[in-house]
Amino acid sequence: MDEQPRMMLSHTPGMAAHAGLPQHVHEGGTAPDGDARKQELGEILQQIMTITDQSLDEAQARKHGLNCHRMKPALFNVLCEIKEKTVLSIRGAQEEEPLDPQLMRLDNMLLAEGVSGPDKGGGSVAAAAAAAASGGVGADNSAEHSDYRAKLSQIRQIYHTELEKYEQACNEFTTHVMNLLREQSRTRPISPKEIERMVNIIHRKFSSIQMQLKQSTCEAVMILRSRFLDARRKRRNFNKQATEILNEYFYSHLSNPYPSEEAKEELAKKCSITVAQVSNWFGNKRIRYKKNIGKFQEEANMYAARTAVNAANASSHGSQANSPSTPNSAGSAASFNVSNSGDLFMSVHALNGDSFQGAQVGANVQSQVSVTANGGWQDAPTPSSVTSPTEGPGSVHSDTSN
DNA sequence: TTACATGATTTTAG
DNA sequence: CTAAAATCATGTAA
Repeated sequence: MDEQPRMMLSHTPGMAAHAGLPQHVHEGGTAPDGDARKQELGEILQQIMTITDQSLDEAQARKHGLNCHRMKPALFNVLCEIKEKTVLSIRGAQEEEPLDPQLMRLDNMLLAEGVSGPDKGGGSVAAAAAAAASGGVGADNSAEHSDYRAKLSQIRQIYHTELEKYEQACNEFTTHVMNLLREQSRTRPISPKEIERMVNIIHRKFSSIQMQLKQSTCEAVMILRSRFLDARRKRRNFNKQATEILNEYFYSHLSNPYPSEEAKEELAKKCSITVAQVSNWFGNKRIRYKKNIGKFQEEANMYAARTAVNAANASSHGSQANSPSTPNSAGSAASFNVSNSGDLFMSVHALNGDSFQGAQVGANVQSQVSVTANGGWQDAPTPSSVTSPTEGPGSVHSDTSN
């Protein structure tokens, strides 16, 4: 700031000749007249230079005097012009703002998280809908959600308050500077263009502060979000009944445990969980069953027997109560294979009309195990590889463990 | 506290 | 996209 006057003044001598202001000084003919004008000009400049040294009243008076001088507008224009050519052209090149991509990123994120968007709607509503859709067990879920929403709205409130404060401060400061510059532009060569430039600089400064605010807000949201996600990851076991239903379906469709979309929906409904959870459950069940069939045999027997009993009861109302013997069918997979359940499985699957054991009816249970273990369900259910040579029952736990 | 069970998520393959 | 496989992170029984 303080170098502008220097530059201005240092150009002053050339200016007179250059800018045509006092042209008549030379044309005017008589030297005394020209000398007088020169002197007058020098006086004016001297006054400008010393104006800051004056006391306020004195300066005010001189300012007034200067303002009223007939040469003032022309001189002012010249000063502005010179200044424009020298000072401003230097920094004129680096004016353009790069439109910071990071700022845009932050803005987008804040908008997406519903912090800077419309007041209370958008994401919250969608999230609420999702929460509501995620099963009847809404209590826990919605509690977490409302917690999240409360925290989010807290962040949003802080954000808006701060933003408003910044905005206000920026406006105040801008107005102040503008007034100051306008005021000074009466005595200093300050063009409107320069004022505008100054305002831009101020705005940029403030928006960089705002960016910091946005950044920290984003961080806060991210932290909150990750916490919420972690919370959401908190596992809650399904209730007993749901597990029963799922297991029942799984073991009664053991040959092809891939419930259709409709079946999943139905199961989801019955178990009060989401379809996605049903899918998760079946995904986990399939892989874990396949990985260690032995471990699941007992469970398989139990559900198979239950299904059989149910089917029997349904078909012949005779309440057979045929001593299911299932709960303790076999202590281990090995004993299971050779002991009782072969028949049980056959009968059960036969009752269910399941295609699985088509090729297995003739084979023993052991082969069934090996087929299932090797093949998996997806591609090759054909038990042509029933061979299972020399494979004792012990080979069942060919698990690679976890 | 540990080991295992289990729902959910991420990675990988088709 | 779906499903398998791997992995995570918690719930729970011992």
